[in-house]
Amino acid sequence: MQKKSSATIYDVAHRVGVSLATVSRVVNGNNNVRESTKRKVLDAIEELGYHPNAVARGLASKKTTTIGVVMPDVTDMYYSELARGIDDVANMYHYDVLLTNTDEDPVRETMAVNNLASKQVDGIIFMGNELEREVLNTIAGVDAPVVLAGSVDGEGKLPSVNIDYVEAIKEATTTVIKNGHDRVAIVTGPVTHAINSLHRIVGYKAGLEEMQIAFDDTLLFATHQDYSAGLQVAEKIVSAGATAVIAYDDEVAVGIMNYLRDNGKKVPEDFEIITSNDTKFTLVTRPEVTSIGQPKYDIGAVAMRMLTKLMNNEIIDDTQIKLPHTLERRGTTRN
Amino acid sequence: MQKKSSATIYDVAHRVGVSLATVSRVVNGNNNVRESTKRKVLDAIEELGYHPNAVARGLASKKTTTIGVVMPDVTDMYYSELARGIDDVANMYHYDVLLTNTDEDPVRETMAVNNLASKQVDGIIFMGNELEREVLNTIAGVDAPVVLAGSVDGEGKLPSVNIDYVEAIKEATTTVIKNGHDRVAIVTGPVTHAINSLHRIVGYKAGLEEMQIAFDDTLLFATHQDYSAGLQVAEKIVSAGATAVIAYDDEVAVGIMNYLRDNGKKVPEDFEIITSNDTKFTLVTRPEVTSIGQPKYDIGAVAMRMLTKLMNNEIIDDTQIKLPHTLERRGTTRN
DNA sequence: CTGAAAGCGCTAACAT
DNA sequence: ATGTTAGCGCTTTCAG
Repeated sequence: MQKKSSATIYDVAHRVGVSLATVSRVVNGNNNVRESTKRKVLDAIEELGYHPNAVARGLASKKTTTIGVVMPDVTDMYYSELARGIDDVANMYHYDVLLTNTDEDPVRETMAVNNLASKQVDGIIFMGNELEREVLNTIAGVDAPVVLAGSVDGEGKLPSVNIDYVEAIKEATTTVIKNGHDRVAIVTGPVTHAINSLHRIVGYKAGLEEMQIAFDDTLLFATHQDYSAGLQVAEKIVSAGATAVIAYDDEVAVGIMNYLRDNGKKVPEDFEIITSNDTKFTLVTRPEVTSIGQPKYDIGAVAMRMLTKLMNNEIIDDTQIKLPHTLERRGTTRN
Repeated sequence: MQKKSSATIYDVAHRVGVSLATVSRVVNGNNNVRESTKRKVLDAIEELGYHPNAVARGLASKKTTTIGVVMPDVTDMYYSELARGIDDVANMYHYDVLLTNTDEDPVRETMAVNNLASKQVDGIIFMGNELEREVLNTIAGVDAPVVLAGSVDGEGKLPSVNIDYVEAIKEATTTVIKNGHDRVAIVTGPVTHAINSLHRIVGYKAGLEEMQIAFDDTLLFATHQDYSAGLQVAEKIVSAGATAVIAYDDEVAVGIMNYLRDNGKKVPEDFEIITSNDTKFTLVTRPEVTSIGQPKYDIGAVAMRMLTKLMNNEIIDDTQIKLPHTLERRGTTRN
């Protein structure tokens, strides 16, 4: 299997006895080529094993057919499912995906965006809720459309695809209250993130208000986004006298549940739990975890679809898309 | 925030009154530039907001500082953890990652490899155990180094990073046999994949032989790689009279466990389970699942490190790397 | 230490 | 329907 330094467009043009332009035309499906010469060109391409050089093409056409995806962490189920939705529709439209993990570090986020820009990506999908001023600025300065997926910016200006977090959390909150709980805790990420302060906590308060329960900030908890964080925060939640919790992350929720059960509490009899992301984690435990249902794959897919339109300069009626959510009632709530 | 069509190297050269070559030198850290002119160039770059165009650079230098990663599915925990290891060391060496999901479809795998080649990636990390003749051929024909991560080809010729599957499965098998089981089932993927026929099943048989238990092919099962497959195969495993199982995938293992427990069997008292990938799924269930411990992140990281050497034409002593594995004894085995 | 010049492989007017 | 001609923005000898 020899690694032949591949043929160029010049080689095939030369072989057939036509110009570069003609070869370029058949390669790009331009119909202004006589059928017979098209055949000859195709044959030559076959024989020479010619494969167009996408880099050269990108330089000449100023389109790379590559998009960038910036995300917190591929190993996070929630984001990886969005990524899969993105990737599938990207391929559908013949885009490749340049992937970057940031761990939600603003420094790495800005570096990632700048780097993608220098690689001349045609567009960017951004995931992550840090979105500091600096990140927003560099996004604004990039000469390629950007859409947020499963993420919100404080100002709500960037094109984005999400669910209605306020409404979803409100429903979760009222659900456990209706099940008889009056001390329901909520655990989110840092309140410095818009998605927590401006959406989740707002929804939580709205739920309390609707059920006429007074807000108590000792029932507010902020954690990292992993299993051990759940294990750790659980004790504090219990100490605060809560008998139900709304969690923003499934690993955290499962951590809380396992802590409770390992410490003799019965779920859902003694304590109810609703989580937010409906990943596989919620199905694998016993009991299965009640969760807000998010169309994760679709959020990614719709975001990518929107990006294709933006890259194509199409007019878009609504750039702030909210996809429908559900409440998947399972074993960690009584109803 | 205006989308200024960015400055080129020509603009900064012109502004400073030097040649393109000089600007190129300072941008690329070539020391053959007088300190004073270097300063001037840097200032101009700053003022003009110049960012090198990586596409143009790629065309001229024939290096894109981009590698391709071909994987079955980002949402699969096992592979996404490898991907994270890959991405981290890729960034360390200033490579970007072009990611493609294949669902282990050979057609998509060959397309992915060809596509990456046309994008002129400097190297490729390939994950997935299908590796049909056709895929192998196109890999061989690509003008860029390729290394397998967490995957084996039948011939064992390609550079790769794995654990010793034979040994790992053998240990798992003898472990449950020592715990008193003489009918232990094994569930793998399709036997048409080398990793199953040439590694896992071989290890299983070696374990049986060591413990002087006769091989019984009614105890061999092949499934898809997901939770519901585990739920489904569990019944058959029980019918076959097995009292222990070695599973190749954590979701499958958890599916088996949940089926058993939902049907009144006690794990590990009545039935023992050992799984293979040690993903988060094994920690989240009750009981936690005993698993072969794989250094997943490291497999990805080491594969990527090896790829950097290959891309750099460095000599590599051993291209068939086997990283150490462990047995993480948890709640689904008695010992 | 710096510049000139020739591409890298392809696309995209503009002609014909 | 096909060819000519400029580049795209940068790297890289080769001179000096």
